[in-house]
Amino acid sequence: MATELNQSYDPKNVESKWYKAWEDNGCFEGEVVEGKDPFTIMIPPPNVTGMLHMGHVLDNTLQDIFIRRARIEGKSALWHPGTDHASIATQVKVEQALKKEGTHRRDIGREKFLERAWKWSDDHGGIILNQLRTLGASCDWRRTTFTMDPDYVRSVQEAFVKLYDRGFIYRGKRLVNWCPVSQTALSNEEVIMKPQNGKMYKMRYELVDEPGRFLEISTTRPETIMGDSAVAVHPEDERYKDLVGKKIWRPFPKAEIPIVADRAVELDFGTGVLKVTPAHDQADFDIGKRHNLPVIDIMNPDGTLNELAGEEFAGVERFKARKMAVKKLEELGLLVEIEDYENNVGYSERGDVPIEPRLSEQWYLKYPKVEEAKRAVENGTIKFHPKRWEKVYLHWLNNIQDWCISRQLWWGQRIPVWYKKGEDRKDPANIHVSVDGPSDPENWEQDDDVLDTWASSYLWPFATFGWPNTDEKTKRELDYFFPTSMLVTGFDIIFFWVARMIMASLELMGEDKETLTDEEIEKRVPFKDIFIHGLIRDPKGRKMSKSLGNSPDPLDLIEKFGADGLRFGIVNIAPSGADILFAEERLEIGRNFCNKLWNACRFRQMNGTTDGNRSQELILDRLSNAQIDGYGNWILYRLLETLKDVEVQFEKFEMHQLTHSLYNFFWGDFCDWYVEAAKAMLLSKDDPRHDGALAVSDLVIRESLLLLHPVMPHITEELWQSMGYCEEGQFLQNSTLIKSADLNAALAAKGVTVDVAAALRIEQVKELITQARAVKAEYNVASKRDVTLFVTPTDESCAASLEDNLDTIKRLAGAAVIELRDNVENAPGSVSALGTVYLDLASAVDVDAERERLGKELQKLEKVIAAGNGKLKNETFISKAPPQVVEGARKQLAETQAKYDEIKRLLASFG
RNA sequence: GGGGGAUUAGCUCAGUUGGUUAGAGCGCUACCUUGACAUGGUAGAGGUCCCGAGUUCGAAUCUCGGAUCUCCUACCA
Repeated sequence: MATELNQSYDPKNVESKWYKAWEDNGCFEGEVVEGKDPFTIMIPPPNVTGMLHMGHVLDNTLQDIFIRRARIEGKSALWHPGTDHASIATQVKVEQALKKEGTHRRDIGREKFLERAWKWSDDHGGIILNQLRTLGASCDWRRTTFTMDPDYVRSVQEAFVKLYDRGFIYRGKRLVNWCPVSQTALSNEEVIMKPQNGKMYKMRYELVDEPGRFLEISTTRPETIMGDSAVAVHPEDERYKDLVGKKIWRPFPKAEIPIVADRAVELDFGTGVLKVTPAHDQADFDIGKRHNLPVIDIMNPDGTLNELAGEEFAGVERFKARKMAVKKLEELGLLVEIEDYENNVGYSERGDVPIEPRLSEQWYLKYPKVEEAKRAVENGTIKFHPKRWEKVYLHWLNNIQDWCISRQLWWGQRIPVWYKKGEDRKDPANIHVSVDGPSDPENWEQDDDVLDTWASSYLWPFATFGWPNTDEKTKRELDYFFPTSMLVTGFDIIFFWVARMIMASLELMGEDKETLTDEEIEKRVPFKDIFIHGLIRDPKGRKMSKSLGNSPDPLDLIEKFGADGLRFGIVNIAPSGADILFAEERLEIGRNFCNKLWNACRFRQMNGTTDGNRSQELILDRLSNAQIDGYGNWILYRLLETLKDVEVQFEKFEMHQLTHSLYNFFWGDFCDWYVEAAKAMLLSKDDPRHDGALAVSDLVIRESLLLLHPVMPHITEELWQSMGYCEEGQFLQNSTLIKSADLNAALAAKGVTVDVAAALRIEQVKELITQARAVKAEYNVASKRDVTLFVTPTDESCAASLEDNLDTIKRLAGAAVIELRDNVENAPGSVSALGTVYLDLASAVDVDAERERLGKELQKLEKVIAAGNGKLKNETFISKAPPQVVEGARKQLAETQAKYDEIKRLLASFG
């Protein structure tokens, strides 16, 4: 069904057409197939209300590349899609909508609020999934999972109950990171440290027993003075030793507080005196615990102060209270000085305000299987790519702290805990933990809180299959697809998600065991390879954000460059593991490459029927040594090399190298050299090697399309079909990608031997052609195609090589005549391994220009020769370097010397 | 404070275990609309491989020190 191709590639209709065909024909469906190896990737679920951004494009393109590659490697590939309910992010958005309507979630109540949240999620959910379709993502959409799906919620609650029963989940009262905007606790990971230009206030507190004697204290938070319950100094601080145990005046509300000694105080920081506010600072909280100090909580959940702060402060917002407190210190004559001070302040990721350390009762998870999680990475069961992220992961695990998993939010999986109405919640007898709740619900009330989003997505690799259900389907699929093959994600969520998934899987994917053996670890890990890519930044290195306006809409980019162009472009510029500086122009290479691919196929179609392309077998049948010229042999050799390179790149997870290899091969080798060299044969049906050249082209294009398909699925499918590489109704993915070694064997079986030595000969011919072009360009006759060239061959075999390729050389160098001669005088020339090529200038040569050019070349070679000579005269080099290196150096020197002599002779010929 | 990473052409980056004259894309210059492609072709200019020391026959590559940038992490108020 070869069809006419347009002059330039237009992705618009092609991409949507094939995506629909793939979906309609179940191309993305991942099923248990006995006898086939599984290949599984779980999508990092985007926020349900999110929009596709460049980070998604990179992340999902990479996943699609691996999935599509697995398909044409004959594996049963499953890419499981879904979305995350993003508890706090979504709730913030819904609350903003409510605010616009002049209402608040507390006004409408939990039930109404959840209705709104569901509507929000239904309205916006799925948008991003459709955007992924536009990108060409080959997910098994039938399996799309949402973390708020009833089944998934149940999985989350089952996990909670199991972990509670096993003693990993507990309730505790301690300082948490409190977001005054969302009014919920946050995990440490959700707090972002930002450097702040603030003030350091130095003030003085008066000693109770010695009126008139003051201690100077520095603080950045004078608004918490009212919560001070002590002043602390270092136990070995000579300055204050006599004061420990004495009392000091807290200025307001005026009260006597003790001076304590604690090692947490830094001797040489500030004045060495620290005000201790246990309710509002983690370090102070710890000191307070050690000295049994009262905890005075002066703040309301919304960040305003309460009556404990004193009448005048009650109800005042914290930053306003800071100003008031400073003013008051000043009035009391207690303010010593204010200086500029830069420090790090923790911000709420979603609320974007400073978090407030706040004492509250929360649910915590003591991480299970921490040791096993480390071991899994240390013993190579799980591999990070690039490897250096292992350190980051292990460092976090080595310093791990219990995870606050409860959130004072409504949108999320509700914590499956009930308390007996009116009874003491501390008494275990009054706590009920189960998925289905107590049998007498009227006597109980459920915990108000929901779980941290990540405390649901950490089950993603197995809850998506229906865990902990034990039905036949779930069991069969988990047996087959789990552990999944790989995880593709950015380094920013190694702690949030990756590490937690690993621990959850180790704990839950098997029976309850205290410790695990290496064998058990291997069966329980959620994935084997973790591919960590960089973050996309703008050309100035800044993070992409809506407020900066530096975040392009991927759909616009698809409009401009095509999904395939975008995919190729983004992978091409993504170095392994490092951040990516994104600039739109850098995508042009992808679009241009699509066009090149398109035109190469178009040219092929212009030169003959593609009827014999139906299978690789048929194409191989059309090949024979007799029909393959040197260039044909060379391009087949390069094809085998490229297949091999790509195999290695997939093993090493080097995707930008992959695009470089494919680009260089198809454009640089096939289009620029093979097609150009073979044009004479291709264009003339009478040429005895016409059919052979077509067959070589067909094989190279076919394998190239297979190699490129994972990166550029749409255009390769279109060309696959139009070049007649498959039967009607079949798809590219129904074919199998052959391994380099197997193709070599298959060629040999057909009597086609790919000769390495001959391929190297062609490299020399290419070099000579390039030299000829250079000389022509130097004499401004580059565009003339009727010049005469002389060549003095280096030796007999070179002369034979030249004879064999004379027509090609003529064609590619643009010469009407090429004469092989023993000696040439007074003509500008250029030296190559095969021989020296001269431009015959009937008219006078610009002698000076030619001298200058050759002189320059000579200088370059002199350096190389000097270096080579030095090396070879060096006894230790001869004795210590490997023989082949020495031999190589000798050969190189000889060649360079010959070239040098030849140029010298040339130079001399100009008098 | 601790730990990564980076530093190679004007820009963005490759450079696989140390071994021919350090590469690519973009940009730039010149020439070319030659029967796939101007989203193209050909040729070219452009580099003290951040600095210093060391190991080695040999270092962009390994070791140590330094500089600059960057990210993560941390309870110096």
